[in-house]
Amino acid sequence: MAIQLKFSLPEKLYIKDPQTTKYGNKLLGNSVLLIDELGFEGFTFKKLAAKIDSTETSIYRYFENKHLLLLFLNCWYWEWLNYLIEVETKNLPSPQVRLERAIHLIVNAHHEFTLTAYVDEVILHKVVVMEGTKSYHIHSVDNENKDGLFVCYKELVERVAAIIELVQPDFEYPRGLSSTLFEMANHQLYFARHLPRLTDLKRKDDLKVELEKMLLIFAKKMLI
Amino acid sequence: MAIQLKFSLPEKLYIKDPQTTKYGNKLLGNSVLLIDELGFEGFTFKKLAAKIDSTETSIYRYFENKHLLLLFLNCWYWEWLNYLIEVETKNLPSPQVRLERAIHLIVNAHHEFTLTAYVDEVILHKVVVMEGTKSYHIHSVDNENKDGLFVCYKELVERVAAIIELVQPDFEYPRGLSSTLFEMANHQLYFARHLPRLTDLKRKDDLKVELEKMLLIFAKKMLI
DNA sequence: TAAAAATGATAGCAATACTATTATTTGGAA
DNA sequence: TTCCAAATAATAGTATTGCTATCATTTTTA
Repeated sequence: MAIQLKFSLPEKLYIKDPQTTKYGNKLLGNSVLLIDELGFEGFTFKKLAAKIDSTETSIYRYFENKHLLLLFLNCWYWEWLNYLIEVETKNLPSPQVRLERAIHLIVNAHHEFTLTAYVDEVILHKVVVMEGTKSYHIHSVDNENKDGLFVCYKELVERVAAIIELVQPDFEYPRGLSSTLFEMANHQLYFARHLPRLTDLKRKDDLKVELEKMLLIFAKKMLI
Repeated sequence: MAIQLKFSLPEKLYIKDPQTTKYGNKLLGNSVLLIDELGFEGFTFKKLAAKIDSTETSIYRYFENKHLLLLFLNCWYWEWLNYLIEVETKNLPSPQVRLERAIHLIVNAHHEFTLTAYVDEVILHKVVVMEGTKSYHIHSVDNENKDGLFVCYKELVERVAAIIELVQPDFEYPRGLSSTLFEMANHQLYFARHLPRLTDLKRKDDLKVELEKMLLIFAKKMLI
């Protein structure tokens, strides 16, 4: 039996925590599938309700609106990745190796680890790459930030920034490099898939290998 | 009398080119203001119509929907920046200096140059930073890409990639570095303004100076 | 086994994202 | 100058979205 991970996500993200109920699990799993299928703009609670044989009303008992659901999915992903980076880098010998491992996980975690029984992490990753930035590019950022809705991403970025600081204590931009690695991982992948002239990565089987190599080179050169 | 720039933007972006009419100019200028004020999600053609004392119907004669209007604004900004980088780097002595100038323009163009008489370029830049990624993170990317709607961004990225290749001909990731510089410029600025734990840049008067310095260091280190 | 909690069913409403039709204005060419 | 064509306005209408409210039913759990 697999371990079920339940994350403590910011309370204001949801009305009722979907991780705690069967219905909630179904809601989450299917929302990932449906957002992937329709795109976030085409996705509605009504369509999700139809997909899980339920009603809009019931979904509104979990989330105030679809934006917060998207942010929930992102936070979830960030928490999971943060947890993985923590346990997977803990006992590694040097900061350099830990950074390498972290970069490997940023690119590959969704293929190598399981989040839960009810969410397809490969598709969740697709959604994060495709729709992720929309979860924090919103008019109400400042208010939502006050409510702590972005701590998950901050902590994730800070975890890798901490490793970067160990690699090179006098480096001026540990957070900037860390957030850039996360953003690059998503954008370069997105570009390779959809707007290939914006990247040098080629869309083939080993795209992930190439991406990891690219991020590694960027990080290494920055920390020379 | 200032020179009025009119750009050739992809035809499928609009139904009728708003650059060619007085009404269109008013539409563009006010859409920038209103998107900045309400955020892209809160922005509607009805509200824009009210603001310019017109009707929804009239706006729909220029743009199929608000997504294409946002993309138009981005394309416009990209074309303008591309043009500026071209003329401003043309006669510079070395590739290094040209790259430095390009980075300076990515960060500062909107404060130093004028786009047109009817658009506030500082606010346009705010909109690009805040809402820009939404214009190419859409379910219909592949179709829109076929229609050539993203050429402006591609050409802009390629212009800087070409300079990068001159600086270091055997560098593996000219496009990747170029697109990353553009994306970083926006994201790090956005983070400094709204999610400061994600960056090392401090929110103060000389934020732009700091950002330029950061991008310069990144680029330099990559091309050692 | 009764109370409480969760979900479903139904209804409704204001706003959004359009389209269609018919006036009216306005800018240019004859 | 006037008349034509193009552009814009006015009005109306429709399906969908993004909710909220109420009440009935099912499921949990104490």
